Amino acid sequence: MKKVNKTATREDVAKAAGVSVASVSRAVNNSGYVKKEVKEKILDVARSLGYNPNPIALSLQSRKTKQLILYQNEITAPYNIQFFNGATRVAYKRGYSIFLDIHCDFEKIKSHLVDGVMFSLDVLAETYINSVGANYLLPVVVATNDASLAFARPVHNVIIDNPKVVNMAIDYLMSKGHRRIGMVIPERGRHSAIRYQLWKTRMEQEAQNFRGKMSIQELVVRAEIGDTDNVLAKRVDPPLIMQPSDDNFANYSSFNIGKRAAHKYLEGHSPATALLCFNDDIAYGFMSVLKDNNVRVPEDISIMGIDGIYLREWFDKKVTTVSIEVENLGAVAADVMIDILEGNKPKYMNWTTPKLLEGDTVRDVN
Amino acid sequence: MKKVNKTATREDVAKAAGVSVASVSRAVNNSGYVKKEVKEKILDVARSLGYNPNPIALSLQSRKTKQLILYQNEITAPYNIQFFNGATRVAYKRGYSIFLDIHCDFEKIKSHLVDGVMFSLDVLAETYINSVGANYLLPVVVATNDASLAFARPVHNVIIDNPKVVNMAIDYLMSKGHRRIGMVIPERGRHSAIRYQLWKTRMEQEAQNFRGKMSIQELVVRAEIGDTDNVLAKRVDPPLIMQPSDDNFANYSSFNIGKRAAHKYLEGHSPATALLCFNDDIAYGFMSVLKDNNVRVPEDISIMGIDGIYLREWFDKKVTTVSIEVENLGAVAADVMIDILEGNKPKYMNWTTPKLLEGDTVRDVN
DNA sequence: CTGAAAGCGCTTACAG
DNA sequence: CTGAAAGCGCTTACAG
Repeated sequence: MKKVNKTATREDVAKAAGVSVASVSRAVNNSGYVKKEVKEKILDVARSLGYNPNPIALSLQSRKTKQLILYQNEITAPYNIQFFNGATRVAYKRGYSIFLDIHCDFEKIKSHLVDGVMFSLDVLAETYINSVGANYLLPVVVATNDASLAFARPVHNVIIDNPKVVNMAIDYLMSKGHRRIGMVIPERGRHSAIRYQLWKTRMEQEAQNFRGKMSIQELVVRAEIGDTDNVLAKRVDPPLIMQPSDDNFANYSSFNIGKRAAHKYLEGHSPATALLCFNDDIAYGFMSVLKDNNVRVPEDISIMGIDGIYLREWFDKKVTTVSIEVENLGAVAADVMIDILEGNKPKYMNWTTPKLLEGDTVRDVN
Repeated sequence: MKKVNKTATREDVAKAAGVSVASVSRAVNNSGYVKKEVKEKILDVARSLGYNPNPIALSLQSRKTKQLILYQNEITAPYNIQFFNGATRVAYKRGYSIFLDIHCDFEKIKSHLVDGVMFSLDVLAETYINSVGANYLLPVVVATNDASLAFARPVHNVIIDNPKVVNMAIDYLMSKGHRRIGMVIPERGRHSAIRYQLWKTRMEQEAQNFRGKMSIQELVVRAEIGDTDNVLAKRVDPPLIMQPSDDNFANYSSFNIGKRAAHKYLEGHSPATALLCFNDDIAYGFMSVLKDNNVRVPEDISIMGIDGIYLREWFDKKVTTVSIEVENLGAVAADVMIDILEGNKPKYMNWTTPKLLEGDTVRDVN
């Protein structure tokens, strides 16, 4: 009667049931001893008062929130969506929830009610670990493109096996008879550099095998775009409604990087018969410009992507790609995170396996 | 020294600085009085101990978490992505974070550390309010398609002005000379029924105006698909990797509804010269099947969508659509939510305004 | 300007 | 089987 508009607490229940708060706890949690009839009485009273245990008080007591945060820098990127999807579903099954944070204002981590921090992109994790994360010691799990990346403090990794990814793509293209296999990459950006290097090494080697003389550089298509490593600094307060005409959107969505790369490609005279794109988004941006310019895929040029985004199914042409099974990546990351939190010591390095997905964008030139 | 691996508390700081915990509070919060030198000393000590106020304890004290939850049933739907994007950005600016929950296991709300509950879809909100939400009294904000929907308890709404949306689409098509304007809708589903009714009413009226005799039913294309109102019950534990071949994905993504509708359309002999699709996703699914069957858009049939999804920019053809500015919808919802929480009484009914976006899918038949 | 004390809502040894 | 008490980490009147 007194606290009519406040939610009932364990004390209200205790008074109404004529017992101590300790007994209410035991009854509600089904723990310890409490006489059967008393327990039922307590639960009845609790129900009639609409009693719900206060989750914040529980968290203060248990020192855990069962909540995690996932930092991602771009909500519309299919990779990010799928990563979150996989992670959140595993988390859900294990009793956790995940915040998706697209602002990456890392200082705010200190006020978030979470038990752990996840990243779907290693450069973000690095920025975090080198700033707040250096002293704020929540466990960290990161999906990384670079198994050799050393963070300032030990961090659990889920590793995209890029050597396998890139070679799988090239093997496939070669099996279809391609030899002059180019690569489409953003102008800069460290994580694209990894795939680029792998491609380059392999191409140099193939040049020897086939005793041809390929100019590696001729085979590269670089999108002219600013430093993608540093997207954070530049994405301050983008406009609310996403329009590709907005600089922030245009510059940093991979799709638009692909479009820019295509213009570059059309201006030049690439000797490639097939192009491996840094990811599927870029492949689709690239192909959309080719189409506007009456260049046919795969008749005139074969295209491959990397990632295996779910949007492949939405387009008229399914891009041939190496799937890194992004949902699985997120799922493993969540599993590792929760294992850490629950005291099962997971490995620091967790490798995932890519998988070739055929599509409509590679021509057999054998 | 003692608690070397535990994070420092206000008590550790107090001891190390030789003051009381109350003074530490005052220093850290910059509130109340504390002598300048003492304050500096305290802050120094706090810094050297790596002290961070425990956010859970703060929440227990303040009775707020500054965290919200947004329930959505499908993470890959562009509408949901954009809604979240708008909402989370407003929330961020106002100091809040948002959980994106795609499981909609509403019972779990009781263990979530949140101050309020948001929905981007009214049917979900209704399910919630009729179950846990009936007694668990966190404030609720819902984006609704139906301004007349009455919830079991008062709930704040952000309203999609569907009468305006549908008539704006039809006005546009008529301005391009179309008279036999059909509609593509899922077989069932209450929120598609709203747009369908509005379309029907208008078409009946136009039939009189033009003294023609249109058979309304001939103009409807219905996707044969189960009850989309009840997606929750059926989406138990879908497979991790999204494959359109999976039933769960295939049945409930609007894109696939559009594909099914197209097959229906191709089997029949629709007299329509233009089709208004329930949403853009359906429009794209529809068009993808038309393309496979060599039906040209807009030469053979004009297509319009509703929503204004960001993916319009990714496709070769931009669908002509009525944008409901989904990011804005989310932004308004978050603003209303936070207004409630901060004691500024927002309105219960908040209308948003649609906007026509021209594209490549409507032919001028004048 | 400063500290002791009560309180936020819960849990869990401890004593009975 | 049950209750009084201390504690989780913080805040804020209240008294000095």
